[in-house]
Amino acid sequence: MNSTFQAKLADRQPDNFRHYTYPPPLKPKRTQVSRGREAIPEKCPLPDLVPNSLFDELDDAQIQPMIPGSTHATSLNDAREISSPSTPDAALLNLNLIAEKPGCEAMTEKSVLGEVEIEDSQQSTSGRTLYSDGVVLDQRNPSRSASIPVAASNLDAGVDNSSPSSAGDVHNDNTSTGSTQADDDRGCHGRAEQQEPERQELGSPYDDIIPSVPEIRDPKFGNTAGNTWSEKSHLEPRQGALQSAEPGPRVVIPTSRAPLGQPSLKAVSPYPAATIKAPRFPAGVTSRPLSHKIVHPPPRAKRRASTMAGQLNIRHRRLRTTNRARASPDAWPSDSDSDSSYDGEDNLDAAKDARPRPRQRQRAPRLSGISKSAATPKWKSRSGGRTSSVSTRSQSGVLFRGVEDSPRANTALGVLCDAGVAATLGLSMLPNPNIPPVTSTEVAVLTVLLADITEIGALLESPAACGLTGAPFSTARLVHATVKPHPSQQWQVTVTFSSAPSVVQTAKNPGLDTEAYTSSADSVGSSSSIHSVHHYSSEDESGSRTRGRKRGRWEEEDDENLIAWRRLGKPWSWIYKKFPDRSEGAIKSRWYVVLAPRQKPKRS
DNA sequence: CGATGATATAGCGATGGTCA
DNA sequence: TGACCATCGCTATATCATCG
Repeated sequence: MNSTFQAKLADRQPDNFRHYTYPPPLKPKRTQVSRGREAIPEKCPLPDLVPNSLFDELDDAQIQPMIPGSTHATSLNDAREISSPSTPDAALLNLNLIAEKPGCEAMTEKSVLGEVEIEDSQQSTSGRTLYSDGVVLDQRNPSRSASIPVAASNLDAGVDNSSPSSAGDVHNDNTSTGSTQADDDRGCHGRAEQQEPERQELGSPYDDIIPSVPEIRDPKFGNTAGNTWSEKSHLEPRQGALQSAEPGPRVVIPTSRAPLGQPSLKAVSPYPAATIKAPRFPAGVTSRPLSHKIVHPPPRAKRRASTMAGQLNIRHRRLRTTNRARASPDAWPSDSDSDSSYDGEDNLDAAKDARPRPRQRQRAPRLSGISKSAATPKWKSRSGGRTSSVSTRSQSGVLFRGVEDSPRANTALGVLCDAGVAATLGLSMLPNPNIPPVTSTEVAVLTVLLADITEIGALLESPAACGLTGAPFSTARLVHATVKPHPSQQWQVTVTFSSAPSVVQTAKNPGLDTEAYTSSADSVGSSSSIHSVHHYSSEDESGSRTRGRKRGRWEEEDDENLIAWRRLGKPWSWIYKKFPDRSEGAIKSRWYVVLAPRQKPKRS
C-alpha cells in the first residue's frame, strides 16, 4: 500500500472507526432478562426498516443450512445463533477456522493498514472475534491477543496506550515491528502455521459476543455477576479484548463457523453433530443486533376530541351503510348469482362459491374505551393478532429493482476477498456517480456477497457504499446490517445506509416512482459481490411519513390489477408480491374496503 | 395447529370549508 | 389569517373463520 493512501486512511481514521458501530442516540434500557436479543433501542432515528426482506429475493431453499437443524439467518443474531456451537470445544474449533485460511490476502492487507497489537500474556483462551469493522480479536496466539484497526484503538476504543506491551502502537506501514511485522510477513499463511492453542481454558461460546457488551463494565446495567455466563473465567481471559474493544455496541459477526468458501474444519468435534445446538443467550449477554426489528414509534399527537368524534361519526355512518349493505342479500353474490357479480367474466366468485356469504360472524366485544394503541404497544410485533399474513412484511417499503450482474459495479466495489482490501480501499473514495446517493428521506440497502466476512469493513468504505451515502461513510449512515450464509459459499451481507444530515441531497425526492428510487442497473452488483442495491424512501408523494411504507395513492392501474387478480382467484400471498411497496393489510383493505364494494353496483 | 382469508376498526395525514 | 372542524383516503392491527 502506498504512502498516499495510508495518509488518506489516517485522515479518515476517526470516521473509520465509528463506521461500524451502530450509534444509538441513547443507551437502551435493558433488564437482566431482556438483555439478550430483544433489546429495544430507546429511540430509533429512522423508521424501522426490514432489509431482511431483501432476502426474500433469494429462494430460501437456496439458503442451505450450514449447521444441522438450522435454516437460515436473517439477522446477525440469527446467523450467530445458527453458527454458535453448543460446546466450548466446538467454539474453540470453529473459531480457529479463519486463521487457517490459506492465501488470505485480506488479512495480509489488513495488517498493512495498520493494527494495534495488544499484548496480553494472560490470554489463554483461543478464538477469534470478528467485527464488522474488521476487528479481529485473535486469541489463538497468546502473544497476539488482539489486532485492531488503528482508528479503533487509537481514538475510541480506549486502548491503554500505557500498557507495557505494544498496545496502542500504530502501525501504518509495513515497516512496523513486532508481531505486526511478523504477521505482515507471514500473512495468513503465517497464521495458519500458528500452533494450536492451548486449551487451558476453553473459550466460551459467547466469546464473540462479550466484547460487544459495554454494559459489562457499566454498573448502570446491573450486576452481571449473577449471570451464570459471566463468570470470571469467561471475562478475564477476554480482558484485553474488552479493554481494546470500542465501548459502544457494534456489529458482531458470527464467527464460530468457518467462512463459506474456506477450507472446512478438519478437526473432528468430540461432540456428535446432533448435540450441536444453538445456545440461548444467557441473561446479561448482550449483542445489540443492528437488525433490530423493534422500534419505538414516534409519539403520536393526541387527536382532538372533536376530531375524534367527527371521525367516529363518519365511520359509524359509513359502517352503518356498510353493514346495511352486507346484511343485504345482495351484499355479496350468492351461489346462484356469483357469476354475474363481476361482470360475469371471472371465476373468482366461482372459486369463492363454497364460502358462505355474507358470513355472520360473532365478534368478540372489543374493549370499549380502551384505545388499541394503549392496549397494544405499537412496538410489539406488527403481525397483528396472528403470526402470518397481514403486515408481517410491514415497513419494508421495498422499491426495488435488482441490479445484479454488473461488471462495472463489480469492478467498482472490489470488496471481494480476491481483490483484497487494498484493492477496495485503493479505489477512489469519491461517490460512485452511478449510484444516486440517498436523500434525507431515503435509506439504501447494499447487499453484497463476501467471500470473507472480515471484509465487511472494507465493504462499508467501498466506493459503492460511499456512493450510496454520497460521501465517505460515517456513523449516522449505518442503520442496519445483516449477515447471512449464502449458498454460493459466501456471506451475504446487507447493509442499510441512511443519509446523514450533512449529506448534500443531490436529488430531490421525485416521488414514488420505483424506477426513480432504484439505482441504475450498471451501478453496482456482480455475480460475485454486490447482490443488489436498493433505495428505500420513507416519504410518499405527498411527503407524509408512513413508517417506511408507501402511502401513496392507489393508481387506477393498481386497482385494475388488483381487481383482475382477485377475479382470477390469485391468492393473497401472490398478490402481495405484486405490490411490494404496500403492506399486505393495505392491499387487503384496498380490496375489501374500496374495490370490492365498488363492484357491487355492477351486479344490481 | 399453523397458514390464510375475511372483516372490523383505530388511527394518521392531507385537504378544504367555516368562522372569529 | 389562523384555528377549528369535517371529510376523505389510506394503512395498521385485531379478531374470527376456514382450510389443509
